[in-house]
Amino acid sequence: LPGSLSMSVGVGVGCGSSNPLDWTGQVTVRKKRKPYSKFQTLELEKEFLFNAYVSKQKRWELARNLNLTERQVKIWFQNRRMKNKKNSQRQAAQAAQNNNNNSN
Amino acid sequence: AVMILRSRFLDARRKRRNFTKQALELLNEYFYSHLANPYPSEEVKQELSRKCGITVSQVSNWFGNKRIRYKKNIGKAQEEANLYAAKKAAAGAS
DNA sequence: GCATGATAAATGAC
DNA sequence: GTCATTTATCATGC
Repeated sequence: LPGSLSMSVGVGVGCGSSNPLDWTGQVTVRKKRKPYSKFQTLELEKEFLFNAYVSKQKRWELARNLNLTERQVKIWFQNRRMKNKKNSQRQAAQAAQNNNNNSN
Repeated sequence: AVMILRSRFLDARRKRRNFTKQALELLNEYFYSHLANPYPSEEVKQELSRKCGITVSQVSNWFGNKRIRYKKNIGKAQEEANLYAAKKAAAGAS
């Protein structure tokens, strides 16, 4: 269960009361999710068409031109690749179901 | 220029359909009977997806939304928790 | 009008 | 690098 063990100590949450949940003890200070602008997304998508993996040089340029950090650009491509994979799996599953419907 | 139109066509996956009562019953039953650790394994997810008639991703989405939204309601009513707790107790007392 | 399912940023485990 | 998550936001159902 990755990405969930970033807590320190059980804070607040009635730990001694009737509420029996311990997986809610996290006090992680996470940066608030901030949707990117249309321009930023378009430029990133445009580059993703050329290659799903961006070089360090290209990442630096994108970060500068789009007013993003290199870390944000890196993570965007990671999430974009996951999105691509999910869509491929969905299409594959859809095609498989269509084959079943046709053969039956 | 492509992105704007995609949100109306290819991205129509966002056409949300509510799950059936039976599916929600199974999902909630598992969630509230594993409140200490509501993280179903991949095998359990597949089983739930089969029983509920939804995809594994939809099961993951449901648990993700359920965990965060349950956590946000911890100070409040949460009659749903008591409901399934009572249901579990009744099942064992028969 | 909120409830709810799905997606978009952001994190962390490995 | 992948990938299961957390969280806010989006889009729809009713």
